Amino acid sequence: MPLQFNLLNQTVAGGRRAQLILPHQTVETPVFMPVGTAGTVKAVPQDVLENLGAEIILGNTYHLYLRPGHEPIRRMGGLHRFISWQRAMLTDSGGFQVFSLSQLRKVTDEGVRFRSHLDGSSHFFTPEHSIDIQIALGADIAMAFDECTEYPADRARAEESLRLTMAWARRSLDHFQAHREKVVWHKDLGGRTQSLFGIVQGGMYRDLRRESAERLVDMDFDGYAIGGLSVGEPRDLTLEMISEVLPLLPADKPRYVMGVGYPDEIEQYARMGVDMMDCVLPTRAARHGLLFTSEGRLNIKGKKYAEDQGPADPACDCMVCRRYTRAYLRHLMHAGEALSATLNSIHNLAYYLGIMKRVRKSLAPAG
RNA sequence: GCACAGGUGGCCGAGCGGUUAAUGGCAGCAGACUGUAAAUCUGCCGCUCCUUGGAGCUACGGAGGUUCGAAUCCUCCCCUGUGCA
Repeated sequence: MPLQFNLLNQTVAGGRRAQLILPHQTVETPVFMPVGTAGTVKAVPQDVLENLGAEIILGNTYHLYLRPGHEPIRRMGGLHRFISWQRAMLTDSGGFQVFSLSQLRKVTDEGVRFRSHLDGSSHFFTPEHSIDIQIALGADIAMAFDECTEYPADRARAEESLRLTMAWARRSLDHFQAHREKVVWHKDLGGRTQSLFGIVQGGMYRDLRRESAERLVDMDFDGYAIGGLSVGEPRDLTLEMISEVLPLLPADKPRYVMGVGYPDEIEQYARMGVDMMDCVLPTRAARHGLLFTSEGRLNIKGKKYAEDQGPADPACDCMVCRRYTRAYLRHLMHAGEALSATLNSIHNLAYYLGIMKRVRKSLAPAG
């Protein structure tokens, strides 16, 4: 049995509270998933992630395939075991790299030829190949191989991109169903199996988004993601596309908006009925000195914090805010100390996870 | 004391007659970051004015000199490094 999605409550606005039962972890949704592309949520150790309450994190097919390689990881018992993470994981398919590595790739119907960003070597990714790698990695949830449509994309381009993503979704699903039993997990997980999500594309065209959602639902995935958002488009368009697609997705399966967002965005989308979100923003911004706080953005590099004895966020009770001053965090940043990335990331993740915790509470069944 | 090599904007370091307020790098200041090619990237960075664009002032150890014009050439002085005494 793949995942189980137990709906606990739903509001008139569409927001919903559920339990997502995955092989390695029961995840309380709506959930924010920290991104750990290369087998690590950058700068944050696994035990700290656990203490922060992270129940599911991401990994990336493309990066782990290049280094250390999916076969070595499979031989070592899968990604969970390799990185020592007992809770849930989701692997992205490499679809986003089709977008972000635009200078280093060539797309055909068959698949994508990538030049490795590490050494320039050439690699060919197909939906089947992405699925094989994801099965080898063995995350709780795998993603269909898609093409993340760039913004702006004219209608012809969006249609062509969608055609490709839909064909790849079919091939991803067929291949996944034929090989899913090959997944290697180092312990019995109650007979639960890996799940596969389809990804809605369609650029910024409502009808293409609709078509994409309907076709994916017909294919019957374990869950559905909305991709191709937050790629440079204005916020109201992002919202419009999500609003268009959500009602078309089955109520009894998880809905995942990929790659969002700012603190206020994830709260907004969660209240609309999005169950899962992931974003590099809290961790990347942290490494660059941007802290998200209850008082708004705080650029800890600022000279004005040089002797500030207060915590990063007065309203935060995370392990960083309880112990360290802004002056110290600024010093670490300026000194280029590795601890800077760690402490900043911990705070930002605590802030993001805290938002979702609060939203879940407000979406919980009365009484 | 002699011989070389040097003294450039907060630091390091290019430039070696005019397009040089002076390449770069670092430091500093500000900003960006949305399924991670990101501990990255962008802008500013002598001083004072006005509106973009500019105007003025001060600057390449010091003092003189050559020249229409000098960070760049010459003289003397000061200082630093290395070698020989």
